[in-house]
Amino acid sequence: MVENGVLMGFSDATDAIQAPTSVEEFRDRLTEVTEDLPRRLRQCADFIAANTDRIAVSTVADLAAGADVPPSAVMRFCQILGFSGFSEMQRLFRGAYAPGWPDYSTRLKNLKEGGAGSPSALLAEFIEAGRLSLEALATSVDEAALARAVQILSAADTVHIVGLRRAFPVACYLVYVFEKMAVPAMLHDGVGKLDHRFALRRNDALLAITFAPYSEETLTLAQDARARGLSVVALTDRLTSPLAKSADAVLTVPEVDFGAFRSLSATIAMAMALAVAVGSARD
Amino acid sequence: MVENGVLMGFSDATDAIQAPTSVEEFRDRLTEVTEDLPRRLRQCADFIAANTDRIAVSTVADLAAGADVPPSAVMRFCQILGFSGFSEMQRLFRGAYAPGWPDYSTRLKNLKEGGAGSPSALLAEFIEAGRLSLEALATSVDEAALARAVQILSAADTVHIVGLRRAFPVACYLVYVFEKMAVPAMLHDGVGKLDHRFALRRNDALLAITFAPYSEETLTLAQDARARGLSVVALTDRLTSPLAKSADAVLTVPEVDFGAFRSLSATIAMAMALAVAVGSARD
DNA sequence: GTAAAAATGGAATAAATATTCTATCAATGG
DNA sequence: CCATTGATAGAATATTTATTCCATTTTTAC
Repeated sequence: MVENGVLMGFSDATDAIQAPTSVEEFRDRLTEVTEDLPRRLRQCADFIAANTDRIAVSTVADLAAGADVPPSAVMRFCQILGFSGFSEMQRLFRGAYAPGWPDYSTRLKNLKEGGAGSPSALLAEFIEAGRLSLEALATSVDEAALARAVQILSAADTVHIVGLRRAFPVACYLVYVFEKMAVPAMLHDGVGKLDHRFALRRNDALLAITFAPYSEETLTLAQDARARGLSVVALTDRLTSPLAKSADAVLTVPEVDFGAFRSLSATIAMAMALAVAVGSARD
Repeated sequence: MVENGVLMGFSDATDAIQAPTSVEEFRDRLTEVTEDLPRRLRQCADFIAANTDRIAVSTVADLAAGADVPPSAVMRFCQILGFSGFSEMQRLFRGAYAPGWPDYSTRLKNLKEGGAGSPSALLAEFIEAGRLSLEALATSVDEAALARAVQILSAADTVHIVGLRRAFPVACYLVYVFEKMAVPAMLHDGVGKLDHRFALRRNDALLAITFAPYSEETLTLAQDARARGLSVVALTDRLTSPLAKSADAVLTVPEVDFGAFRSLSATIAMAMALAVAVGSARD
């Protein structure tokens, strides 16, 4: 398979002198080629980048369906990468098809083997913490409180959201999602120590988020809102949280900490459900 | 394995009441059946026992050649095991290999369009999405890239962090964690459209976070940093992400994602692991 | 706005692969 | 040694799968 272009004197000068011979080369070529690719071919590239490992066991039709393109697009894509066709590309991956494909728990074990402080081991711990949190949430959710919270926020003119320190990411994300769903939402983030207290208006509602150790500003704002007659929804860690005192609906999320840090998985799942439910209820 | 042929009145008495449905079952049946098998079929059994993992990526002809038997022998062998043919057997192994990602996004999309259901049903979906993301992360993490990322960020004077829109929560949380661990970190959040570009100094590093559709500002900042000679770590959704181009280490997180709704569980797990690893490496 | 070029989808075709069938061969029991 | 049963190989067929081609659509450049 020696292709000595010079001696053979290529008639058509198409730069088709390509062909990844290893999975690494393939990945490189993929990233290299992806960005200036027309729409359909790009879909192929993206899907394939995300599912490289399935190439070995899929048919053209499978991949096409996954990438949501016609089979011929996949075909063209293979050729752009330098292969003669799909079969040749597949051959590469079938050859490299490594035995031993650990499932989740084995894989997790492997990650931890890198040593107690290793990045992989840490990652394994956080993954585990997140999973446990989600599972705990699934079994502990108070459906009545959730329904009430949705009802309150759906009825509000503007939804105010407050969450500081480690609750801040959740607050941000909520605002982002509300915005996407065209729900009027306002974030009380304390930038520049500006106080937005007077933005709380009669028919609004406040969604307050805080976990132990509870941040003073959040508690204060919640009390304030309560005093002005707004409804308050609390997203917190326990029913005995000081935030619960000034809330009309209390949602608790059981988050498993690893080390000093909290996974937030459960909290975000809850926040998303809340936001989407509110968003569609308001339509 | 009760074969009560008499009572049930089989028309033809072939005991075809079999069909492994998992790899384990398959192995059991294999050992169970192997010993009293005629010569050629036994060759098949032996070869397949030794190369079970290749079934998913082989053709009948391949296996036949490997076992040194004609294709029809392999065929008969499959049927003896209870499959209708080779294809059915292969399906078992191909299925077992692919870590089911059963177009979850369409499922959620339907849920969203179809009246949203009850809030708790929504919550269940988000919990499930988070769990899947975490599991996928465990099985797909590139340990080498993670190690490189940790190395880069540990060596930096100041860690700059950028992430906008839905990546913003992650960026915030990272800054929070870094702060707690006394790692000098700076968030480029675009508040007041202030440009912090010149805060990027020679021995700093940038951690850039963005997901499709990639935010222009983040990409630009990453390129800028690169051009100034800083090391860049990318936290993104695919290897073909435009961010990958200007990064020295690329971390990808497989997250169920559509429109505004992304569980973020896997992303946060990865971010946390990164932050804590860097924090302890710097001591 | 128009012409040229590139990209696309789908049907038509080619190739590969699986599966069945049958004549032949080997073993078993009388 | 023959008859019967079971096993086998390889050719014939059916099915699936890859690949090409071309008529349309979309984009690009002027």
